[in-house]
Amino acid sequence: MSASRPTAVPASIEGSGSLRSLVREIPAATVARLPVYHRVLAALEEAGTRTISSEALAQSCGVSSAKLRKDLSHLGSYGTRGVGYDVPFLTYQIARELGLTQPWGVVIVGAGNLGQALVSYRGFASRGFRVVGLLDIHPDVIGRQVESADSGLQIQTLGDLEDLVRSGRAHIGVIATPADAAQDVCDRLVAAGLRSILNFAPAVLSVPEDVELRKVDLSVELQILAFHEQRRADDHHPSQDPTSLGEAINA
Amino acid sequence: MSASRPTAVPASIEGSGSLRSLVREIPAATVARLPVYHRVLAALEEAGTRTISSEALAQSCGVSSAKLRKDLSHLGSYGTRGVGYDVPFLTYQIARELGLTQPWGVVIVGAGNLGQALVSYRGFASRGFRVVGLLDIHPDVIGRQVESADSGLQIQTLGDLEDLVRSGRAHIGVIATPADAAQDVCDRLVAAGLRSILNFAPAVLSVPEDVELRKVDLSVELQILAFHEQRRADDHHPSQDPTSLGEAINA
DNA sequence: AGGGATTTGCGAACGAAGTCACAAAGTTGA
DNA sequence: TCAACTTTGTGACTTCGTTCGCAAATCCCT
Repeated sequence: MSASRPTAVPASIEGSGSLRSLVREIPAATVARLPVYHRVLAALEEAGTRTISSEALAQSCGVSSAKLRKDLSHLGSYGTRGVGYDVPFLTYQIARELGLTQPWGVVIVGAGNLGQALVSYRGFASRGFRVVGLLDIHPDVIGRQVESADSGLQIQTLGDLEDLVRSGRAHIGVIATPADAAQDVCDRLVAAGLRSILNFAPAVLSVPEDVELRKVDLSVELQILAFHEQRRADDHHPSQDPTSLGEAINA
Repeated sequence: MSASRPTAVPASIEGSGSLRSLVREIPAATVARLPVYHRVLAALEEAGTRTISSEALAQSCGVSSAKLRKDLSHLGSYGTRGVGYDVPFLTYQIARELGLTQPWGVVIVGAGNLGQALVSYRGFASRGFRVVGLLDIHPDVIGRQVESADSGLQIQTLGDLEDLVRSGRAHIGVIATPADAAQDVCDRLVAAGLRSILNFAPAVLSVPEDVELRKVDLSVELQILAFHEQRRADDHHPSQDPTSLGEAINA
Protein backbone atom coordinates (compact mmCIF):
# COMPACT_ATOMS: atom_id res chain seq x y z
CA MET A 1 0.00 0.00 0.00
CA SER A 2 2.44 2.71 -1.05
CA ALA A 3 2.91 3.66 -4.70
CA SER A 4 0.30 1.12 -5.79
CA ARG A 5 -2.38 3.35 -7.22
CA PRO A 6 -3.17 2.60 -10.84
CA THR A 7 -6.45 4.45 -10.46
CA ALA A 8 -7.46 7.14 -12.92
CA VAL A 9 -5.95 10.27 -11.43
CA PRO A 10 -5.97 13.54 -13.37
CA ALA A 11 -2.67 13.97 -15.20
CA SER A 12 -1.44 17.10 -13.46
CA ILE A 13 -0.28 16.62 -9.90
CA GLU A 14 0.50 20.20 -9.18
CA GLY A 15 -1.52 21.26 -12.23
CA SER A 16 -4.34 23.66 -11.45
CA GLY A 17 -3.19 23.93 -7.90
CA SER A 18 -6.51 22.84 -6.44
CA LEU A 19 -6.66 19.67 -4.42
CA ARG A 20 -9.92 18.90 -6.12
CA SER A 21 -8.27 18.25 -9.44
CA LEU A 22 -6.27 15.56 -7.69
CA VAL A 23 -8.99 13.97 -5.59
CA ARG A 24 -10.92 11.48 -7.70
CA GLU A 25 -14.62 12.11 -8.20
CA ILE A 26 -16.72 9.82 -6.07
CA PRO A 27 -19.94 8.55 -7.70
CA ALA A 28 -23.11 9.88 -6.11
CA ALA A 29 -24.38 6.36 -5.45
CA THR A 30 -21.23 5.62 -3.50
CA VAL A 31 -21.42 8.81 -1.47
CA ALA A 32 -24.96 7.90 -0.48
CA ARG A 33 -23.76 4.61 0.98
CA LEU A 34 -20.67 5.87 2.81
CA PRO A 35 -22.67 7.06 5.83
CA VAL A 36 -24.03 3.55 6.33
CA TYR A 37 -20.58 2.03 6.07
CA HIS A 38 -19.34 4.58 8.55
CA ARG A 39 -22.08 3.90 11.03
CA VAL A 40 -21.55 0.15 10.92
CA LEU A 41 -17.79 0.51 11.15
CA ALA A 42 -18.07 2.86 14.11
CA ALA A 43 -20.19 0.27 15.90
CA LEU A 44 -17.65 -2.45 15.08
CA GLU A 45 -14.83 -0.29 16.36
CA GLU A 46 -16.80 0.39 19.51
CA ALA A 47 -17.20 -3.35 19.93
CA GLY A 48 -13.47 -3.83 19.61
CA THR A 49 -13.32 -5.44 16.17
CA ARG A 50 -9.88 -4.84 14.69
CA THR A 51 -10.27 -6.16 11.19
CA ILE A 52 -13.12 -7.11 8.87
CA SER A 53 -13.48 -8.60 5.41
CA SER A 54 -15.49 -6.95 2.67
CA GLU A 55 -17.79 -9.95 2.78
CA ALA A 56 -18.61 -9.58 6.48
CA LEU A 57 -18.88 -5.80 6.37
CA ALA A 58 -21.07 -5.93 3.29
CA GLN A 59 -23.40 -8.31 5.07
CA SER A 60 -23.76 -5.91 7.99
CA CYS A 61 -24.40 -3.01 5.65
CA GLY A 62 -26.95 -4.81 3.52
CA VAL A 63 -25.01 -4.58 0.27
CA SER A 64 -23.05 -7.01 -1.88
CA SER A 65 -19.36 -7.40 -1.17
CA ALA A 66 -18.41 -6.47 -4.73
CA LYS A 67 -20.32 -3.23 -4.41
CA LEU A 68 -18.71 -2.47 -1.10
CA ARG A 69 -15.22 -3.09 -2.44
CA LYS A 70 -15.84 -0.96 -5.49
CA ASP A 71 -17.22 1.81 -3.30
CA LEU A 72 -14.19 1.72 -1.02
CA SER A 73 -11.83 1.58 -3.96
CA HIS A 74 -13.01 5.05 -4.92
CA LEU A 75 -11.53 6.35 -1.67
CA GLY A 76 -8.21 4.58 -2.06
CA SER A 77 -6.65 1.19 -1.44
CA TYR A 78 -7.31 0.90 2.23
CA GLY A 79 -7.59 -2.87 2.52
CA THR A 80 -5.03 -5.63 2.82
CA ARG A 81 -5.39 -8.64 0.56
CA GLY A 82 -5.79 -11.85 2.39
CA VAL A 83 -6.78 -9.96 5.52
CA GLY A 84 -9.49 -7.39 5.02
CA TYR A 85 -9.83 -3.86 6.29
CA ASP A 86 -8.46 -2.34 9.46
CA VAL A 87 -11.61 -1.16 11.22
CA PRO A 88 -10.37 1.97 13.02
CA PHE A 89 -8.33 3.07 10.02
CA LEU A 90 -11.17 2.63 7.53
CA THR A 91 -13.64 4.26 9.89
CA TYR A 92 -11.42 7.30 10.05
CA GLN A 93 -10.84 7.44 6.30
CA ILE A 94 -14.57 7.42 5.60
CA ALA A 95 -15.20 9.99 8.30
CA ARG A 96 -12.60 12.22 6.75
CA GLU A 97 -14.06 11.78 3.29
CA LEU A 98 -17.53 12.62 4.57
CA GLY A 99 -16.27 15.63 6.48
CA LEU A 100 -17.23 14.17 9.84
CA THR A 101 -13.91 15.09 11.39
CA GLN A 102 -15.17 18.60 11.88
CA PRO A 103 -18.45 19.67 13.46
CA TRP A 104 -21.24 21.10 11.30
CA GLY A 105 -23.82 23.55 12.48
CA VAL A 106 -27.41 22.93 11.49
CA VAL A 107 -30.14 25.53 11.52
CA ILE A 108 -33.72 24.28 11.47
CA VAL A 109 -36.48 26.49 10.15
CA GLY A 110 -39.97 25.61 11.34
CA ALA A 111 -40.56 24.87 15.01
CA GLY A 112 -43.68 22.78 14.58
CA ASN A 113 -43.96 19.16 15.64
CA LEU A 114 -41.38 18.04 13.11
CA GLY A 115 -38.90 20.81 13.80
CA GLN A 116 -39.01 20.13 17.51
CA ALA A 117 -38.73 16.39 17.00
CA LEU A 118 -35.64 16.99 14.88
CA VAL A 119 -34.01 19.11 17.56
CA SER A 120 -34.37 16.37 20.12
CA TYR A 121 -33.35 13.67 17.68
CA ARG A 122 -30.49 11.56 18.97
CA GLY A 123 -28.00 10.61 16.30
CA PHE A 124 -28.34 14.14 15.09
CA ALA A 125 -25.59 15.32 17.36
CA SER A 126 -24.05 11.86 17.29
CA ARG A 127 -22.00 12.25 14.14
CA GLY A 128 -20.67 15.74 14.49
CA PHE A 129 -23.84 17.67 13.76
CA ARG A 130 -25.09 20.30 16.15
CA VAL A 131 -28.34 22.22 16.01
CA VAL A 132 -27.29 25.83 16.34
CA GLY A 133 -30.67 27.38 15.75
CA LEU A 134 -34.38 26.65 15.63
CA LEU A 135 -36.23 29.40 13.81
CA ASP A 136 -39.88 30.21 13.19
CA ILE A 137 -41.96 33.17 12.11
CA HIS A 138 -44.96 32.54 14.34
CA PRO A 139 -44.66 35.32 16.96
CA ASP A 140 -46.13 33.38 19.87
CA VAL A 141 -43.60 30.53 19.76
CA ILE A 142 -40.53 32.77 19.57
CA GLY A 143 -38.54 32.49 22.76
CA ARG A 144 -40.02 29.19 23.83
CA GLN A 145 -37.50 26.71 25.20
CA VAL A 146 -37.09 23.37 23.42
CA GLU A 147 -35.41 20.22 24.66
CA SER A 148 -32.33 19.64 22.57
CA ALA A 149 -30.15 16.54 22.24
CA ASP A 150 -27.26 18.30 23.90
CA SER A 151 -28.19 21.49 25.71
CA GLY A 152 -31.47 23.35 25.44
CA LEU A 153 -32.47 25.70 22.65
CA GLN A 154 -34.69 28.73 22.38
CA ILE A 155 -36.86 29.33 19.36
CA GLN A 156 -35.60 32.38 17.47
CA THR A 157 -37.07 34.52 14.71
CA LEU A 158 -36.22 33.87 11.12
CA GLY A 159 -34.45 37.23 11.19
CA ASP A 160 -31.64 35.66 13.20
CA LEU A 161 -30.75 33.50 10.22
CA GLU A 162 -28.28 35.84 8.55
CA ASP A 163 -26.33 36.24 11.75
CA LEU A 164 -26.09 32.49 12.30
CA VAL A 165 -24.70 31.99 8.83
CA ARG A 166 -22.39 34.98 8.69
CA SER A 167 -20.89 34.19 12.05
CA GLY A 168 -19.98 30.78 10.69
CA ARG A 169 -22.12 28.88 13.17
CA ALA A 170 -24.60 27.46 10.64
CA HIS A 171 -23.49 25.40 7.64
CA ILE A 172 -26.55 23.36 6.79
CA GLY A 173 -30.17 24.46 6.62
CA VAL A 174 -33.16 22.25 7.33
CA ILE A 175 -36.63 23.18 6.15
CA ALA A 176 -39.34 21.85 8.44
CA THR A 177 -42.13 24.21 7.53
CA PRO A 178 -45.47 23.58 5.85
CA ALA A 179 -45.21 23.15 2.07
CA ASP A 180 -46.49 26.60 1.19
CA ALA A 181 -43.74 28.36 3.11
CA ALA A 182 -40.94 26.10 1.90
CA GLN A 183 -39.82 27.99 -1.22
CA ASP A 184 -39.71 31.32 0.60
CA VAL A 185 -37.69 29.87 3.44
CA CYS A 186 -35.43 28.12 0.96
CA ASP A 187 -34.78 31.39 -0.84
CA ARG A 188 -33.88 33.04 2.45
CA LEU A 189 -31.50 30.23 3.37
CA VAL A 190 -29.76 30.63 0.04
CA ALA A 191 -29.70 34.40 0.30
CA ALA A 192 -28.16 34.11 3.75
CA GLY A 193 -25.36 32.11 2.19
CA LEU A 194 -26.17 28.48 2.91
CA ARG A 195 -25.28 26.01 0.16
CA SER A 196 -26.51 22.77 1.72
CA ILE A 197 -30.19 22.37 2.37
CA LEU A 198 -32.33 19.51 3.56
CA ASN A 199 -36.03 19.85 2.83
CA PHE A 200 -38.72 17.99 4.77
CA ALA A 201 -41.62 19.92 3.30
CA PRO A 202 -43.68 18.13 0.63
CA ALA A 203 -42.85 20.65 -2.07
CA VAL A 204 -40.63 20.86 -5.13
CA LEU A 205 -38.06 23.55 -4.47
CA SER A 206 -35.77 25.28 -6.90
CA VAL A 207 -32.33 26.51 -6.01
CA PRO A 208 -29.30 27.89 -7.87
CA GLU A 209 -27.21 25.07 -9.25
CA ASP A 210 -24.36 25.56 -6.80
CA VAL A 211 -26.69 24.71 -3.93
CA GLU A 212 -26.99 21.10 -2.84
CA LEU A 213 -30.63 20.42 -2.07
CA ARG A 214 -31.81 17.10 -0.70
CA LYS A 215 -35.27 16.11 0.33
CA VAL A 216 -36.89 13.77 2.76
CA ASP A 217 -40.47 13.25 1.82
CA LEU A 218 -42.57 11.07 4.02
CA SER A 219 -45.62 11.01 1.81
CA VAL A 220 -43.58 10.09 -1.25
CA GLU A 221 -42.17 7.10 0.61
CA LEU A 222 -45.62 6.05 1.74
CA GLN A 223 -46.96 6.32 -1.79
CA ILE A 224 -44.18 4.16 -3.12
CA LEU A 225 -45.06 1.56 -0.52
CA ALA A 226 -48.72 1.88 -1.45
CA PHE A 227 -47.81 1.22 -5.06
CA HIS A 228 -46.16 -2.06 -4.19
CA GLU A 229 -48.84 -2.98 -1.69
CA GLN A 230 -51.44 -2.51 -4.38
CA ARG A 231 -49.52 -4.56 -6.92
CA ARG A 232 -49.33 -7.38 -4.41
CA ALA A 233 -53.07 -7.17 -3.92
CA ASP A 234 -53.66 -7.21 -7.69
CA ASP A 235 -51.46 -10.26 -8.10
CA HIS A 236 -53.23 -12.27 -5.47
CA HIS A 237 -56.78 -11.25 -6.29
CA PRO A 238 -56.68 -10.36 -9.98
CA SER A 239 -59.49 -7.84 -10.29
CA GLN A 240 -62.07 -8.35 -13.03
CA ASP A 241 -63.02 -4.70 -12.57
CA PRO A 242 -63.89 -3.60 -16.11
CA THR A 243 -62.38 -0.14 -15.60
CA SER A 244 -58.82 -1.18 -14.98
CA LEU A 245 -59.04 -4.16 -17.33
CA GLY A 246 -60.34 -2.06 -20.19
CA GLU A 247 -57.85 0.70 -19.68
CA ALA A 248 -55.00 -1.73 -19.39
CA ILE A 249 -55.81 -3.27 -22.75
CA ASN A 250 -56.84 -0.48 -25.06
CA ALA A 251 -55.26 2.59 -23.43
CA MET B 1 -49.74 1.10 -28.57
CA SER B 2 -51.14 -2.37 -29.24
CA ALA B 3 -48.69 -4.81 -30.80
CA SER B 4 -45.95 -2.21 -30.70
CA ARG B 5 -44.14 -3.32 -27.58
CA PRO B 6 -40.61 -4.48 -28.15
CA THR B 7 -39.99 -4.24 -24.43
CA ALA B 8 -39.10 -7.28 -22.38
CA VAL B 9 -42.51 -8.64 -21.52
CA PRO B 10 -43.05 -12.20 -20.27
CA ALA B 11 -43.77 -14.43 -23.25
CA SER B 12 -47.25 -15.57 -22.29
CA ILE B 13 -50.02 -13.04 -22.78
CA GLU B 14 -52.83 -15.07 -21.31
CA GLY B 15 -50.26 -17.33 -19.69
CA SER B 16 -50.56 -17.21 -15.91
CA GLY B 17 -53.96 -15.59 -16.19
CA SER B 18 -52.87 -12.78 -13.89
CA LEU B 19 -53.38 -9.22 -14.95
CA ARG B 20 -49.82 -8.56 -13.79
CA SER B 21 -48.34 -10.41 -16.72
CA LEU B 22 -50.16 -7.93 -18.94
CA VAL B 23 -49.49 -4.75 -17.02
CA ARG B 24 -46.08 -3.42 -17.99
CA GLU B 25 -43.44 -3.28 -15.32
CA ILE B 26 -42.86 0.28 -14.20
CA PRO B 27 -39.20 1.15 -13.54
CA ALA B 28 -38.42 1.87 -9.90
CA ALA B 29 -37.03 5.30 -10.76
CA THR B 30 -40.33 6.18 -12.41
CA VAL B 31 -42.40 4.94 -9.48
CA ALA B 32 -40.34 7.13 -7.16
CA ARG B 33 -41.29 10.20 -9.19
CA LEU B 34 -44.98 9.48 -9.64
CA PRO B 35 -45.91 10.82 -6.19
CA VAL B 36 -44.38 14.18 -7.07
CA TYR B 37 -46.21 14.31 -10.39
CA HIS B 38 -49.39 13.44 -8.59
CA ARG B 39 -48.96 16.13 -5.96
CA VAL B 40 -48.27 18.82 -8.53
CA LEU B 41 -51.13 17.69 -10.74
CA ALA B 42 -53.52 17.65 -7.80
CA ALA B 43 -52.55 21.24 -7.04
CA LEU B 44 -53.05 22.21 -10.68
CA GLU B 45 -56.44 20.55 -10.74
CA GLU B 46 -57.36 22.35 -7.54
CA ALA B 47 -56.36 25.61 -9.22
CA GLY B 48 -58.62 24.83 -12.16
CA THR B 49 -56.00 24.05 -14.80
CA ARG B 50 -57.55 21.85 -17.45
CA THR B 51 -54.60 20.94 -19.61
CA ILE B 52 -50.82 21.07 -19.33
CA SER B 53 -47.87 20.33 -21.58
CA SER B 54 -45.07 17.99 -20.55
CA GLU B 55 -42.74 20.96 -20.68
CA ALA B 56 -44.73 23.03 -18.20
CA LEU B 57 -45.51 20.11 -15.89
CA ALA B 58 -41.88 18.99 -15.93
CA GLN B 59 -40.82 22.47 -14.90
CA SER B 60 -43.17 22.40 -11.91
CA CYS B 61 -41.94 18.97 -10.92
CA GLY B 62 -38.28 19.79 -11.25
CA VAL B 63 -37.51 17.22 -13.94
CA SER B 64 -36.78 17.36 -17.67
CA SER B 65 -39.71 17.12 -20.04
CA ALA B 66 -38.22 14.10 -21.78
CA LYS B 67 -38.00 12.25 -18.50
CA LEU B 68 -41.53 13.19 -17.60
CA ARG B 69 -42.88 11.98 -20.93
CA LYS B 70 -41.01 8.72 -20.71
CA ASP B 71 -42.24 8.20 -17.17
CA LEU B 72 -45.82 8.82 -18.19
CA SER B 73 -45.47 6.62 -21.23
CA HIS B 74 -44.93 3.68 -18.88
CA LEU B 75 -48.47 4.16 -17.61
CA GLY B 76 -50.06 4.44 -21.04
CA SER B 77 -50.64 7.01 -23.73
CA TYR B 78 -52.58 9.53 -21.75
CA GLY B 79 -51.56 12.66 -23.59
CA THR B 80 -52.83 14.37 -26.73
CA ARG B 81 -50.25 15.45 -29.29
CA GLY B 82 -50.26 19.13 -30.01
CA VAL B 83 -52.20 19.73 -26.78
CA GLY B 84 -50.69 18.14 -23.72
CA TYR B 85 -52.24 16.21 -20.86
CA ASP B 86 -55.71 16.51 -19.42
CA VAL B 87 -55.01 17.43 -15.82
CA PRO B 88 -57.90 15.74 -14.01
CA PHE B 89 -57.60 12.61 -16.15
CA LEU B 90 -53.87 12.26 -15.67
CA THR B 91 -54.15 12.98 -11.95
CA TYR B 92 -56.61 10.15 -11.65
CA GLN B 93 -54.53 7.73 -13.70
CA ILE B 94 -51.49 8.30 -11.54
CA ALA B 95 -53.54 8.04 -8.38
CA ARG B 96 -54.90 4.72 -9.57
CA GLU B 97 -51.44 3.45 -10.45
CA LEU B 98 -50.12 4.44 -7.04
CA GLY B 99 -53.04 2.89 -5.26
CA LEU B 100 -54.25 6.20 -3.87
CA THR B 101 -57.83 5.52 -4.83
CA GLN B 102 -58.19 3.39 -1.74
CA PRO B 103 -57.26 4.32 1.82
CA TRP B 104 -54.25 2.70 3.49
CA GLY B 105 -53.89 2.15 7.20
CA VAL B 106 -50.56 2.98 8.74
CA VAL B 107 -49.36 1.71 12.08
CA ILE B 108 -46.50 3.57 13.74
CA VAL B 109 -44.26 1.84 16.24
CA GLY B 110 -42.41 4.10 18.63
CA ALA B 111 -44.23 6.95 20.33
CA GLY B 112 -41.22 9.15 21.00
CA ASN B 113 -40.80 12.62 19.59
CA LEU B 114 -40.62 11.37 16.04
CA GLY B 115 -43.55 8.97 16.31
CA GLN B 116 -45.75 11.67 17.75
CA ALA B 117 -44.63 14.19 15.16
CA LEU B 118 -45.52 11.71 12.44
CA VAL B 119 -49.00 11.19 13.85
CA SER B 120 -49.74 14.88 13.72
CA TYR B 121 -48.11 15.31 10.35
CA ARG B 122 -50.42 16.95 7.84
CA GLY B 123 -50.09 15.49 4.38
CA PHE B 124 -49.99 12.13 6.04
CA ALA B 125 -53.72 11.80 5.96
CA SER B 126 -53.88 14.04 2.91
CA ARG B 127 -53.27 11.39 0.26
CA GLY B 128 -55.35 8.55 1.52
CA PHE B 129 -53.19 7.45 4.41
CA ARG B 130 -54.59 7.11 7.90
CA VAL B 131 -52.72 6.40 11.09
CA VAL B 132 -54.63 3.51 12.64
CA GLY B 133 -52.28 2.86 15.51
CA LEU B 134 -49.40 4.32 17.50
CA LEU B 135 -47.63 1.61 19.46
CA ASP B 136 -44.89 1.56 22.06
CA ILE B 137 -43.49 -0.81 24.67
CA HIS B 138 -42.72 1.74 27.32
CA PRO B 139 -45.40 1.01 29.98
CA ASP B 140 -45.82 4.57 31.21
CA VAL B 141 -46.75 6.07 27.85
CA ILE B 142 -49.35 3.43 27.00
CA GLY B 143 -52.80 4.96 27.02
CA ARG B 144 -51.62 8.50 26.61
CA GLN B 145 -53.63 10.58 24.16
CA VAL B 146 -51.86 12.03 21.13
CA GLU B 147 -53.05 14.76 18.78
CA SER B 148 -53.66 13.20 15.40
CA ALA B 149 -54.13 14.87 12.02
CA ASP B 150 -57.75 13.68 11.87
CA SER B 151 -59.14 12.50 15.19
CA GLY B 152 -57.13 11.76 18.33
CA LEU B 153 -55.20 8.58 19.02
CA GLN B 154 -54.25 6.65 22.11
CA ILE B 155 -50.86 5.01 22.45
CA GLN B 156 -51.29 1.23 22.47
CA THR B 157 -49.00 -1.64 23.37
CA LEU B 158 -47.00 -3.42 20.72
CA GLY B 159 -49.15 -6.43 21.50
CA ASP B 160 -52.06 -4.80 19.69
CA LEU B 161 -50.12 -5.06 16.44
CA GLU B 162 -51.34 -8.48 15.35
CA ASP B 163 -54.95 -7.45 15.79
CA LEU B 164 -54.50 -4.28 13.73
CA VAL B 165 -53.02 -6.28 10.87
CA ARG B 166 -55.31 -9.27 10.99
CA SER B 167 -58.41 -7.11 11.12
CA GLY B 168 -57.24 -5.47 7.92
CA ARG B 169 -56.92 -2.02 9.44
CA ALA B 170 -53.13 -1.74 9.08
CA HIS B 171 -51.36 -2.16 5.74
CA ILE B 172 -48.11 -0.26 6.21
CA GLY B 173 -45.77 -0.28 9.18
CA VAL B 174 -43.60 2.63 10.23
CA ILE B 175 -40.63 2.13 12.54
CA ALA B 176 -39.92 5.20 14.65
CA THR B 177 -37.98 3.57 17.46
CA PRO B 178 -34.35 3.96 18.53
CA ALA B 179 -31.91 2.05 16.32
CA ASP B 180 -31.33 -0.79 18.73
CA ALA B 181 -34.99 -1.76 18.82
CA ALA B 182 -35.55 -1.44 15.08
CA GLN B 183 -34.73 -4.98 13.93
CA ASP B 184 -36.89 -6.57 16.63
CA VAL B 185 -39.80 -4.32 15.80
CA CYS B 186 -39.27 -4.99 12.12
CA ASP B 187 -39.38 -8.73 12.70
CA ARG B 188 -42.64 -8.34 14.60
CA LEU B 189 -44.17 -6.26 11.83
CA VAL B 190 -43.27 -8.94 9.32
CA ALA B 191 -44.45 -11.73 11.59
CA ALA B 192 -47.75 -9.92 12.03
CA GLY B 193 -48.18 -10.00 8.26
CA LEU B 194 -47.14 -6.58 7.06
CA ARG B 195 -45.27 -6.48 3.76
CA SER B 196 -44.63 -2.74 3.44
CA ILE B 197 -42.38 -1.09 5.98
CA LEU B 198 -40.94 2.37 6.32
CA ASN B 199 -37.96 2.66 8.64
CA PHE B 200 -36.91 5.91 10.30
CA ALA B 201 -34.38 4.33 12.65
CA PRO B 202 -30.72 4.73 11.74
CA ALA B 203 -30.14 1.00 11.36
CA VAL B 204 -29.70 -1.51 8.55
CA LEU B 205 -32.64 -3.89 8.67
CA SER B 206 -33.05 -7.23 7.00
CA VAL B 207 -36.37 -8.55 5.83
CA PRO B 208 -37.60 -11.48 3.72
CA GLU B 209 -37.39 -10.64 0.06
CA ASP B 210 -41.14 -10.36 -0.42
CA VAL B 211 -41.22 -7.44 2.00
CA GLU B 212 -40.80 -3.93 0.66
CA LEU B 213 -38.60 -2.01 3.05
CA ARG B 214 -37.84 1.64 2.59
CA LYS B 215 -35.85 3.90 4.82
CA VAL B 216 -35.73 7.55 5.70
CA ASP B 217 -32.47 8.35 7.36
CA LEU B 218 -31.90 11.88 8.55
CA SER B 219 -28.29 11.43 9.53
CA VAL B 220 -27.42 9.86 6.18
CA GLU B 221 -28.88 12.88 4.40
CA LEU B 222 -26.96 15.26 6.63
CA GLN B 223 -23.74 13.37 6.01
CA ILE B 224 -24.23 13.54 2.27
CA LEU B 225 -24.67 17.28 2.61
CA ALA B 226 -21.58 17.46 4.81
CA PHE B 227 -19.63 15.64 2.12
CA HIS B 228 -20.50 18.27 -0.47
CA GLU B 229 -20.07 21.11 1.98
CA GLN B 230 -16.58 19.90 2.71
CA ARG B 231 -15.68 19.51 -0.96
CA ARG B 232 -16.77 23.08 -1.52
CA ALA B 233 -14.54 24.20 1.34
CA ASP B 234 -11.61 22.22 -0.08
CA ASP B 235 -12.12 23.77 -3.48
CA HIS B 236 -12.15 27.32 -2.25
CA HIS B 237 -9.42 27.08 0.35
CA PRO B 238 -7.19 24.25 -0.89
CA SER B 239 -5.71 22.94 2.31
CA GLN B 240 -1.97 22.59 2.53
CA ASP B 241 -2.56 20.47 5.59
CA PRO B 242 0.16 17.80 5.30
CA THR B 243 -2.18 15.11 6.61
CA SER B 244 -4.81 15.23 3.91
CA LEU B 245 -2.33 16.20 1.22
CA GLY B 246 0.01 13.34 2.06
CA GLU B 247 -2.78 10.81 2.27
CA ALA B 248 -4.24 11.98 -0.99
CA ILE B 249 -0.98 11.39 -2.80
CA ASN B 250 0.62 8.28 -1.38
CA ALA B 251 -2.36 6.67 0.38
C1' DA C 1 -58.89 22.01 -47.19
C1' DG C 2 -54.21 22.63 -46.54
C1' DG C 3 -49.92 24.35 -44.50
C1' DG C 4 -47.54 25.71 -40.46
C1' DA C 5 -47.05 25.33 -35.48
C1' DT C 6 -47.28 22.29 -31.30
C1' DT C 7 -46.50 18.53 -28.62
C1' DT C 8 -46.56 13.65 -27.63
C1' DG C 9 -44.52 8.86 -27.78
C1' DC C 10 -40.71 6.40 -28.38
C1' DG C 11 -36.48 4.27 -30.70
C1' DA C 12 -31.69 4.79 -30.40
C1' DA C 13 -27.53 6.53 -28.30
C1' DC C 14 -25.41 7.46 -24.21
C1' DG C 15 -24.03 7.29 -19.41
C1' DA C 16 -24.19 5.66 -14.59
C1' DA C 17 -24.41 1.92 -11.56
C1' DG C 18 -24.10 -2.96 -10.39
C1' DT C 19 -22.25 -7.71 -11.03
C1' DC C 20 -18.91 -11.11 -12.27
C1' DA C 21 -14.81 -13.24 -12.13
C1' DC C 22 -9.98 -13.41 -11.65
C1' DA C 23 -5.04 -11.85 -11.23
C1' DA C 24 -2.34 -9.91 -7.70
C1' DA C 25 -1.05 -9.55 -3.08
C1' DG C 26 -1.05 -11.01 1.05
C1' DT C 27 -1.20 -14.78 5.08
C1' DT C 28 -0.42 -19.18 7.27
C1' DG C 29 1.66 -23.45 8.27
C1' DA C 30 4.91 -27.00 7.40
C1' DT D 1 11.19 -21.49 1.34
C1' DC D 2 7.14 -22.94 -0.74
C1' DA D 3 2.43 -24.39 -1.48
C1' DA D 4 -2.31 -23.82 -0.15
C1' DC D 5 -5.51 -20.51 1.16
C1' DT D 6 -7.75 -15.92 1.74
C1' DT D 7 -9.25 -11.60 0.22
C1' DT D 8 -8.68 -7.26 -2.21
C1' DG D 9 -8.84 -4.30 -6.35
C1' DT D 10 -10.38 -3.88 -10.79
C1' DG D 11 -11.26 -4.80 -15.91
C1' DA D 12 -15.03 -6.53 -18.61
C1' DC D 13 -19.73 -7.08 -18.98
C1' DT D 14 -24.70 -6.38 -17.88
C1' DT D 15 -28.44 -3.76 -16.42
C1' DC D 16 -30.80 0.30 -15.43
C1' DG D 17 -31.77 5.11 -16.21
C1' DT D 18 -31.40 9.51 -18.88
C1' DT D 19 -31.11 12.27 -22.90
C1' DC D 20 -31.61 13.17 -27.79
C1' DG D 21 -34.03 13.67 -31.73
C1' DC D 22 -37.67 12.99 -34.72
C1' DA D 23 -41.95 10.86 -36.90
C1' DA D 24 -46.70 10.92 -35.98
C1' DA D 25 -50.73 13.13 -34.30
C1' DT D 26 -53.29 17.03 -33.36
C1' DC D 27 -54.54 21.88 -33.42
C1' DC D 28 -55.13 26.48 -35.51
C1' DC D 29 -55.34 29.85 -38.99
C1' DT D 30 -56.27 31.29 -43.49
